[in-house]
This record gives sequence, structure tokens and C-alpha cells, in this order.
Amino acid sequence: MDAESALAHAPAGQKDSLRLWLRLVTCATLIETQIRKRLREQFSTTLPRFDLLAALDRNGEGLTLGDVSRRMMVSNGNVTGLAARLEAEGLVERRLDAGDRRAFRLRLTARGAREFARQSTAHEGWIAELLGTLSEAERGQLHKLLGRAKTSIRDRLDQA
Amino acid sequence: MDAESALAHAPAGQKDSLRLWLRLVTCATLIETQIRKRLREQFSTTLPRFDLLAALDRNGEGLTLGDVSRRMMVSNGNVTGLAARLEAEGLVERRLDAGDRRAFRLRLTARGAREFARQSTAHEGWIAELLGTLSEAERGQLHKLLGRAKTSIRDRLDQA
DNA sequence: TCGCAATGCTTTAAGCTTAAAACATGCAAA
DNA sequence: TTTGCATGTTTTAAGCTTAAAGCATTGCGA
Repeated sequence: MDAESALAHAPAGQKDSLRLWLRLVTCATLIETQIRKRLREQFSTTLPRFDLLAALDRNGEGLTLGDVSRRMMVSNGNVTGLAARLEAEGLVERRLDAGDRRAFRLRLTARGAREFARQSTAHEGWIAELLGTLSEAERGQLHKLLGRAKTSIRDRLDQA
Repeated sequence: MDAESALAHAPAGQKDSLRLWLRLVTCATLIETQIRKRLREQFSTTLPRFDLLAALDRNGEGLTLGDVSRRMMVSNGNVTGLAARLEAEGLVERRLDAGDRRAFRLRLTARGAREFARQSTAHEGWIAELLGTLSEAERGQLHKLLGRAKTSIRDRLDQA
């Protein structure tokens, strides 16, 4: 993406932030596009499906649709459809929540867990391949700086 | 996003990269979600529309649909539909390319240029607001490291 | 000049995503 | 207990996005 030449008419002080943002998006898009492509080609699946399985894998007790929605930072309605597709494929099961009659509890099936284990291993390798070209020190610094960015953006948003 | 606790079964050496990736996505998503929300609320528009206008704004001579597709890193068919909607709204015009009868040349209309100028000014302010909580030094370093990441990911992909 | 691959664009089918509206259940205060 | 707000989920309409297939034009090598 050469969107980085996108600085049109910005007052001097703002240009830095804009440039940084464009570069951040470029990196994220480059990696994400690859991941989507490989999930499709090697596992006939999609990134949102993978992300939902990942959320459930980390929570063996199951999650409500609302839990998933918050973790994935997507809308409720989105999760409804995603979960329906995964249920139809037999990777996920919904059972009524014991304590709350409004809620469903989503869980990996045995097949879902097996399938996710395969995908997850490959996924880790892909990320390591794509980011492994950076030195360990660079990765560490990037991680630290992005951590700061993350909290300071969150603070800014909460404050509004 | 607490996807950052998503480290399941990774061999030790790969965990760093995975953690870094998850944090990168979190930052990008936090900002992007805000931008989409504000574009919708304040300008009744969407991020892809904004991005297309931005590409044209930087290229007064106009761009073919293929040019736009490459710059935005999206598929051809995507741009076809996006351009059609923007043309219907009178923000963009398509004229036949002088030299190549297969191609169209896309250009901002006067109204499109005015509209984009308004949106663009606001957009720059939003980004500065969200990233302005970092110090100038931090932004500089982040920019530098992401630059390295960008080229090294590109290299890795080209090499395949 | 013929053939043919490359390039530019569109269409299609499928899936993802959202906001908003709707409905049920839970829960707490009056 | 009744009222009413919060929470959990689904539905709908609209738009975004892609891969794949298809059509037209270009341009090059035989």
C-alpha cells in the first residue's frame, strides 16, 4: 500500500500520527491477507471462524454469545450467524445455559477441538514466519510500544 | 480484545511473534472501529468510500479501477461496486481512458473533492487525537519499527 | 497477420459485518 | 408485586469483500 503518500493537507503536527497510522494499517493488512488466504487454501475456513474457535479453545467451560462478541470485538448479530455456521459444520455446540434462560453456552465439539488444534499450529507457524524476519529485540520493542499505544488509545476512548 | 491470552500450545520461540501480532491487530482494530463509527455518524459514509476518495484526491489526473484496486489492496470486483456507488452519489466520475479502450479513468468531481476535503480534515484530527497520547519520540520509534516490519514482511512474501 | 497470453473490467455466489429494531428474561427498587 | 431498566439473543436491510468465471482489448512473438 502506498497510501503512505497520503498526507495531502495536514497541519504539520498531525502528519506524524497520520503516517504512523497508515503504516500500522499496512502491516496489519499485509499479514491478515496472508492469513486469510492460507486459512482458505489449507483449511477451507475463514479468519472469523478461526477466531471464534480460538476464543472457545481458551475457555473450555464455554462462552455465551455475548462473551464471544465482546472478546472478538464484533456485534452480537455477527456472532449469531458465525456460531450457526460453525454449529452446522459440527465444530461447535450450543447448549442452554444452566443459570440464565436467555443465554446459550457455546463450546467446541471434540471434532472442533481437533480441527482447531491443527489450524492453530499452522497459524502460529505462519505468524512466526512473517514476523520472524525482525530480530528478537525489535519484536520486543514493538510489542512494548504497541502495548503503550493500546492502553493510551483505550484511555482516550473510555474518557469520552 | 483479550485475545492476547491466546497463546494455547505454541512452542516457546513462536509465542513472541504471536503475542506481537495479536497486539498489532488490537491496536489497528481499536482505531479503525472508531474511524468507521465517526465517518458514519458525522459524514454518513464508510471507510472504503473514504479510502477510495483519498486515493483519487492524491491523483488529480485520475486512476483506473485497477490502479485503485492495487493501491487499496482490495480485489477488482470490489472497486467496481464501490466506484458505482460513489458515482451514483455524484462524488466520482468515470470517463473512458484516452489510450486504452478497456479502461476507465476515475476522478473526483468538484463536489467529491469538496466533500473529501471536509472528511479528510476531520480524519486527520481523529488520528492525531487517538495517537497523540504517545510521545513524539514513541511515535517516531513505532513508525521506524513498523517500517522495518513492513519491508521484511514484503520481502518474505515476494520471495515465495 | 495470426495466435495467444496478459491486462482491464464486470458479474456472481457466498460469506462477513454492522446498526437498529424487536423480543425474552433477569433483577432490583419502589 | 409491579415497574422498568439492563442484559442476551435474533432478525433485517444494507453494504463490504472475495474468488472464480467470463468478456473485451492490448500487445507481442511467431
